Amino acid sequence: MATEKDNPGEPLWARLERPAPAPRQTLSPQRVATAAVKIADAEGLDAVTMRRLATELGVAPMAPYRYVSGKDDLLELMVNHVYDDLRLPGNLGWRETMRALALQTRKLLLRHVWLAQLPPTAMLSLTPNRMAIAEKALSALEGLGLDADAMMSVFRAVDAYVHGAMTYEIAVQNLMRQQGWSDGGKLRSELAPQMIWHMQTGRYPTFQHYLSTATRKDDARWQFETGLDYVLDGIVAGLDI
Amino acid sequence: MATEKDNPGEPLWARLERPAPAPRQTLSPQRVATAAVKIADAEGLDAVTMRRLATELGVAPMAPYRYVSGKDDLLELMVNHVYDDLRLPGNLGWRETMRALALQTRKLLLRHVWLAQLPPTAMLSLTPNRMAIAEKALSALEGLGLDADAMMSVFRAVDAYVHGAMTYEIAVQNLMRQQGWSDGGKLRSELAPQMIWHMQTGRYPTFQHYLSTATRKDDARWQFETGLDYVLDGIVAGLDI
DNA sequence: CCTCCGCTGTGTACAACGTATTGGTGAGAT
DNA sequence: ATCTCACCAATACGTTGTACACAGCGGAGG
Repeated sequence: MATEKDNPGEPLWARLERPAPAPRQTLSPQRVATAAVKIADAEGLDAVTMRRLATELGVAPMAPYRYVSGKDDLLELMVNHVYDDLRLPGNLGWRETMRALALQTRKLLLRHVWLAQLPPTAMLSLTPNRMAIAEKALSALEGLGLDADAMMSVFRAVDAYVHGAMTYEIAVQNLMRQQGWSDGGKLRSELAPQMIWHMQTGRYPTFQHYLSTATRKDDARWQFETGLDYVLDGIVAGLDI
Repeated sequence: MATEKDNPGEPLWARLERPAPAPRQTLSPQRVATAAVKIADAEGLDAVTMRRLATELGVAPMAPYRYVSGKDDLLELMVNHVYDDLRLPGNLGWRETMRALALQTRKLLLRHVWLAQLPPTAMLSLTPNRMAIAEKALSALEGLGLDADAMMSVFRAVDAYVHGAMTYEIAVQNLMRQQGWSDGGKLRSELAPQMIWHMQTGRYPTFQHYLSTATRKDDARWQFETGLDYVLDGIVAGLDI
């Protein structure tokens, strides 16, 4: 009866780090994670149900609980799993490293849009792969004469911008996909009954002016990089580096 | 089942046993919204279930559906309701307006921490009060010689940073509260078994250095404003305004 | 060889959720 | 006085996360 359940405080990762208990099992954290990610990628996060996951793995509904203590654990495992694909190039200056961090994160979130729908606890859980990325990014900020607080402020500013921007970008993308529109122009002109209605009230002249004269409304990448450059330029200006 | 009304000899007591006659028009979108917000503020977003809401309103479980078409609608209603408290001062320069937008949003999210846990669709839904804020913020960017795309890029950069930063800040705060620690120092030194474990691996020297030498780890406001200044400075630098 | 033990996956069960549906009741229009 | 319909009640269904007890089987000790 001395299972890991007796030590609830022990983090998931501690368990995973210990040598694999038995090479004979049909299930493994790896298999659980890949199956869950596959479901989420294909059908969205809502489709990731413990039962659905078990079905995907060809086991009984309760079987995955041997490897994850609950759904929260599962989400953390999924996050860690996909962040394994995010690799930061080394040997770059701090700015290029931060830029790469941002662009790579964007790519990852676009490949796994469900990452932007996670409950915040799972979103910023301290999984090994995420820790490794943070470590690498922080270390690129050493040797610039910054104190620890300043270094972290840089990392966090970039990270905050990226997540905020991607939450928005992905929400718009989801909205479009869910409505069956693939093209952004149609989105703006025909989509949101919401938006139409708001505009008809005539209460938002500046907004309306934007809608009718802007030319990069659909260039998500330009929008992302423009904002990112603001952040990076501001770091240069604020810290004189 | 025939009602008691069909039985003329029904004693008074029988009728009194039944739930109070209930005056008509007990519900309204306003009452629904305030009740839901009250629950979320007091017990977190998870406590906001349709049944709980109905109980709070003293009404049958399905009653609120007369005013909101489902739970998504309810969340939108809640968002709009609390954003009514966010007022942007007019007659300020663009930078002070953006700054006020950020600080006021932070205050709002700290007062209603569940705002940071909303599913993204509800988070950026186009509710009237949110539209009004966007309109006001955008109009503060007019007359600077910016085209529509640039104006929107400024607004979105600030907004993205704010939401990303607050997601993080609130997640940390939730973590602390949920563990019963009120003080940040304890948090870092004793909290997350996760963090402890990660540090014990010795794989994150830069991170560890931060933890041991930083002095503003608990100064959430400083962190927020520092990052915000990066963004604003970067806008100045990037757009030359 | 047999026997026991502990890890692994199974089966069943339950409470809580969102919400479809149907029914009764009273306020205002006719 | 009657009709009508907005309002709320009552009940029920399907799905979810997960607690709990049990079965099969591989390797250690005799």
